[in-house]
Amino acid sequence: MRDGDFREIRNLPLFRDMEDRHFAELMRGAYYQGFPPQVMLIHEGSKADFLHILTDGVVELFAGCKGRETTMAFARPVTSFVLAACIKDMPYLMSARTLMPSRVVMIPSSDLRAVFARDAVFAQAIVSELAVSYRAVVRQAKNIKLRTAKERLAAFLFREAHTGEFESNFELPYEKRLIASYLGMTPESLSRVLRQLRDAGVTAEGANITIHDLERLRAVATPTALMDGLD
Amino acid sequence: MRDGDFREIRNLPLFRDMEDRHFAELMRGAYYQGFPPQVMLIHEGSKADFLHILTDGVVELFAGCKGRETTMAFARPVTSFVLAACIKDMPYLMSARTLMPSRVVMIPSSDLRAVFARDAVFAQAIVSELAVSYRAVVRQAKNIKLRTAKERLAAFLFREAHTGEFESNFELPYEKRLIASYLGMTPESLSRVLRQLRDAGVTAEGANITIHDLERLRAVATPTALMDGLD
DNA sequence: CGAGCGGCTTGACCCATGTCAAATTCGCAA
DNA sequence: TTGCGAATTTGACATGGGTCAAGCCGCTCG
Repeated sequence: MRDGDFREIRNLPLFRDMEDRHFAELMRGAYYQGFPPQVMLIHEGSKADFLHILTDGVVELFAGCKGRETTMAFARPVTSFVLAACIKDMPYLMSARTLMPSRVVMIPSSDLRAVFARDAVFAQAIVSELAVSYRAVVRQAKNIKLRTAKERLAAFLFREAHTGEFESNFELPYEKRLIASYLGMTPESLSRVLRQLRDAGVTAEGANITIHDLERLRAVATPTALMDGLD
Repeated sequence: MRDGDFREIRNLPLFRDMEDRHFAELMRGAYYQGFPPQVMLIHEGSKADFLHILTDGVVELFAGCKGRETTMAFARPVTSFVLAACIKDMPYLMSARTLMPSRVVMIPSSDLRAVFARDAVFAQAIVSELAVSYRAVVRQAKNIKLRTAKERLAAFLFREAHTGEFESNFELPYEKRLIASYLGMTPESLSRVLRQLRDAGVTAEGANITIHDLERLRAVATPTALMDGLD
């Protein structure tokens, strides 16, 4: 593992405050690997052997059942994922695959649990991480149950436009078919709903989105901190 | 607070292993109250002032937006709820109301955070609790996104029948309209879908459900550990 | 530069669910 | 037991969104 990566990970909220020797212990057993796109990193249902930390690229978290498949979340650097499964030593609930060339640190979950049991500060950081993840999933569940497809897309675009400062013009960060799946609709529906949003002041040219009238979009999306807040 | 309740709470996984004086500290500031049915305990969006622990009764966790409303979960004794919000000191994401006469221990979240910061064992218990909650919500999100209304109901009945030993005859634990909302459908749909399940070997008389052919129900629900598992 | 493979869009159609309204049943209190 | 209000069921109907199929666009790779 290169030194720069090391520091980047060390600075994650999850690891920032833990003891040096404990961090070293985690890194000692860790693997650091690069992957091309479309590589399965995790199969849902398998034992949670590794905590994954994405340092570069993009990873899709998804789940399937009886031929159907839906994307549950996207992971962007620098983030850990599948923490809950690792801590509880239970099977992964979601699968993961790279969407772009990606680099991933893989920490054996047995090491994770061992250090977690001894390092109180680390345990606190894990609490924080889990609480945030929990709230994110609750928000997503609320989204799906309370909003229509049109509202979900509008809210999604509203959020994307507010990455950092508000940008009225931006590129969709993922393929539309994946965004559609994430938002709980088909690609065809996404296409049609996006079209409908024209009279909410949104135009799309390929992956390029322009928001001409933020207030009209807001009126459709009615974003709320409780469903869209970033915490 | 009576002694019996004290012990009951003390035996929760969340508190079982923490230090006596820390537990005492939590209980010192706690309120213990009984409520009639239909009382709002928590309004989503408000500050997370108290960790709630249900010792008797039933509580509905629900969320609303623009006139719509959906039930997110049911809490049964003995359980804590809204832990994530309390730990992160962020607004509640869900509202809560009693469905039956209920008794609730309310621990000021500031006390919770104070003890959490000092008691490593408590922090570990919180991790465990959060991880389990997280996985529960993920499972629910998968349910809603991957299954049809009919499958969701079938899986729900399948799970209810497996509370403890398998029971082919049991009572629905909540009003149908709430189950419908929990499963992401209208009461009318629930009624019709339940009717459809007759040829999967399920009959209903009021709240009383009888499963005549478990295998046929299983075929409709296709329950999986990853979506229905209890962990 | 051209072929071919995805991904995206569009149209036509359909189906699962939602909506609205009217019985009907249930739970409970007088 | 009776009677009321709420919950549930049922029917008729509407519609959001899915499905299927065709065409288009924009890549990449030979």
